[in-house]
Amino acid sequence: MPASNFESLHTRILEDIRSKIIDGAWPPGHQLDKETELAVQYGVSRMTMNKVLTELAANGFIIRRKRIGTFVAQARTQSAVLEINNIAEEVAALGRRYAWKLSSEETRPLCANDLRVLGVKRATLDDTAICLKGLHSADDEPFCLETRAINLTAVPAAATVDFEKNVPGAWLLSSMPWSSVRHSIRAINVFGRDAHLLQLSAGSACLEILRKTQINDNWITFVRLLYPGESHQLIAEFGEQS
Amino acid sequence: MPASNFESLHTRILEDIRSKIIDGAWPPGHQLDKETELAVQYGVSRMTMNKVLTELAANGFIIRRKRIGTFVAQARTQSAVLEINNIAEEVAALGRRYAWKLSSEETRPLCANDLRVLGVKRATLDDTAICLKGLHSADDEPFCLETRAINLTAVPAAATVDFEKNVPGAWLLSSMPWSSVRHSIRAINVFGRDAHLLQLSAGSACLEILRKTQINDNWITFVRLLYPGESHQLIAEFGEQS
DNA sequence: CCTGTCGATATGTATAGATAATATCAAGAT
DNA sequence: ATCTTGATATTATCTATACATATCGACAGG
Repeated sequence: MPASNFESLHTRILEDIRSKIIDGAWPPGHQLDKETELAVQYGVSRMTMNKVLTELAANGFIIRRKRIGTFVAQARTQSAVLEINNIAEEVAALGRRYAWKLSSEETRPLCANDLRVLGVKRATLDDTAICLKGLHSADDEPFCLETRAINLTAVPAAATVDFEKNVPGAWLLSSMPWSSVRHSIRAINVFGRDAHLLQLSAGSACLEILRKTQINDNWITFVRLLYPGESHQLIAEFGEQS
Repeated sequence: MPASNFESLHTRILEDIRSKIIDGAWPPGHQLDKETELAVQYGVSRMTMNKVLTELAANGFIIRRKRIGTFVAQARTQSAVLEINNIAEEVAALGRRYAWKLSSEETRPLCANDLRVLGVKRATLDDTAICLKGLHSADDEPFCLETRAINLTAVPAAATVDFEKNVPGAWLLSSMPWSSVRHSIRAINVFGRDAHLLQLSAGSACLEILRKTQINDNWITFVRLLYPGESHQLIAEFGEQS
């Protein structure tokens, strides 16, 4: 291995092995030489080799078993990483002009209809919430319709925010700590007010993303994002090098 | 840290720090003590502490800068991992009876219409391909309509396979090495033959997943999976411990 | 005021060595 | 034939140490 010193040793070795797997040179089931031998072959210490193999195992490329050895894994599940971004950034990345327009805002407890639309089983119904609806647009075209509830008990600061000027998602992201998030994605036909706000004809297909955000068993916010179906895609790549 | 010896040191420390971040005890921007101090606090060597912090940084929870220190990151992008499984397993996981029915099969070069349906810019048009269409069902209900092209030049073995009995995706997965995959997901309205095969009325919303699989610049297979929109969801979780 | 140099400091990478955990294999006991 | 047990090979984890590298701050020179 000629040392082009742009990357660290373990990064280069990792890429080398990964490419052997992805290019098919080492098919699933292929047994790798053992850690100590690989270390000698690559001219590094066992710890460095271990770091490489541990990371490959964590990413699912190989399976390691004590006493048996290390094998290339079967590519069983196509796990794909979706980056669900801040919508303003998403629009900006497409080189389009972003705008947010609030269309309704109420402060009240969640009702059964809210839970249905937002895909939530049960929330603490006593919690007072801010219920919003608004449109994200790109170059004045509807881009995404947002329906959101924010838990005022958990996020009291939200009461003082002007959501005509502050995009709710961005405000929450910047003012809240890390949280656990659950997404579900499906396709639906839109009708009525939703279709009208998105300037779509009734029955058009839309991509619906429901997001549930919570911290420590307290719900923070529920969102429903509706994207005009034909025009919006989620992209996920997997297995690429570099 | 009392040593409940179920997990390794670095795993326990990692979970400890991760929970501090996800529970909000350490908000974004919070500066962690320096590596050497944390090592002393947890009673481990600096290398072990480094392993923990390196992994947290790789997962985007913290940001590390030489001479400056280590900080809790802003939760900027909600990256979510989608596991796009083998459909038979997916159906089985729902406790339903799986079946596959091939509805058409042809061997011929790809035409412009194929490329449009499968969302492909250009393939090597000289390649002869097997073009399939078939239905995955769960308890005799349509579950997913698959339209697929397999590159016979890259996968000559496919010519001898009986795709009435062998589900194409599962066969490819088991007989091919690792590969790079690109997914795109959107919502569409279905009509015509697709709607008919899925037993949906014209115009119903469907989730469309396009998948492009290649090895080393050679395309292996293009697939289009159509799921009845209302009934199927992709789920992605993030930030959960354990 | 700008610019370069240098030291201090925190992280980044790599090594050698040691010990522990564990799955398999084979020999021996029942 | 089957179970038990111990030896062994391999990975898993942890430590102590060393040097590399990026960056900040201070100070000096123009």
